[in-house]
Amino acid sequence: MTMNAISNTRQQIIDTALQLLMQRGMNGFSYRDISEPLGIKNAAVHYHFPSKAKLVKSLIRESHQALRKGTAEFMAYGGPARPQLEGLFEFTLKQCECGRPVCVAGALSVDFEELSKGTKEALNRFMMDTLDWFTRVLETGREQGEFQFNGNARNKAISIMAMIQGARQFARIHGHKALECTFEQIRTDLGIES
Amino acid sequence: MTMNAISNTRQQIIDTALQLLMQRGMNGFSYRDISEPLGIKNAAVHYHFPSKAKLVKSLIRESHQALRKGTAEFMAYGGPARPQLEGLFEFTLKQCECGRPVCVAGALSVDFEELSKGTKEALNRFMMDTLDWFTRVLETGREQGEFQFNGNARNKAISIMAMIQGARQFARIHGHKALECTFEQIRTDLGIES
DNA sequence: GTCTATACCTTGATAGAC
DNA sequence: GTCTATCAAGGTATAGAC
Repeated sequence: MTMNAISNTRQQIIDTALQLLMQRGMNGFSYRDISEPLGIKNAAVHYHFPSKAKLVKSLIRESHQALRKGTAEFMAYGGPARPQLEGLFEFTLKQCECGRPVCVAGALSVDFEELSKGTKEALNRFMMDTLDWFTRVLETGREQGEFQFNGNARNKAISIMAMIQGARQFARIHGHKALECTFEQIRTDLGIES
Repeated sequence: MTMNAISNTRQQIIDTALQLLMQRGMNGFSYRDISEPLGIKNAAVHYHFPSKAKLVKSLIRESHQALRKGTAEFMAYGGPARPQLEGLFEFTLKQCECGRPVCVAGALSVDFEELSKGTKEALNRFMMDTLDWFTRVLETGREQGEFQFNGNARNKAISIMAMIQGARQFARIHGHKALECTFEQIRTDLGIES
């Protein structure tokens, strides 16, 4: 009824839907799956997000903003690189533990062809922003002697981000050990003593 | 009508369904999507695969057998390691080019919670077999001086397989350059001159 | 083995009352 | 903003004829 109530429901819908998207993929949940745990009806969800396509686009935007916030605080640009890498590992582990086994990009890559052009672009921008941040972490780390690796930092960033995304999916199938093994291997590949 | 016709339709269903699974995920295609391009009706598909759950399980089995065949011939155990690594890269590229953007494990990891216990186990065995083969390639390569890397070969195998799986999804969103960058990075990390 | 026909369910979405 | 009621469409699956 008040502004708070409005934003509150909207935010709860986003939170629930994001969880469902990461757990089951875009075609694995319905408006009913969102509304039921919130104690509302599916028509109420349609009020806030008229179509599922718009809802998914909002979920990408939400994840993107969360990343910007994360890189601005917890994973601040410009600081020492090693804690930022470890922060990324911790973030990933925490996501998996709180019921978000795969990331948004991983989930949506499966449904990619169904997405509208604008949604595809939003997803691509989200990925590019993540890569920009992580490329910088790697460059800084190498300059400051925290990391050792050969070759182009961008390639290395792509390969490590891909590795983490793939590892989350491995972990879902084969257990969380796959995640820890992967983190350990990334450290080894960067010449970090563990 | 004849034995050949029977096996033929069954195999065509498997081929079509496998393609659809890799393109759209488990909830992204229907029996109609399978039957239509084959010029049959959806009831005919149900004759060969009574339920979708059983169909998916057969698709995992199919992929698993294809891998065994691949590792027995093209990627033979025991030979030099470098060509086997390059064979894996070529295989991955070819899959992406022929409309199989993500791998079966990548697609199904999103729908993992929906799967029956037996199907989950089949998927896990498929993954373990792949890892066993690739671990051996890496070990052999290191012993023979073809590859250089630190740490446990199993961890390295997990991390590289995860990297390739993740890279396929990146490539779908951001273009095939992500795949090539990743392969290049894997070579660099293994101390291979490119 | 494949067909037609159909039962039954869930889904995304809309209209209109409150 | 949320509800009830309803819709058309599409999904899985089955029965029985051929």
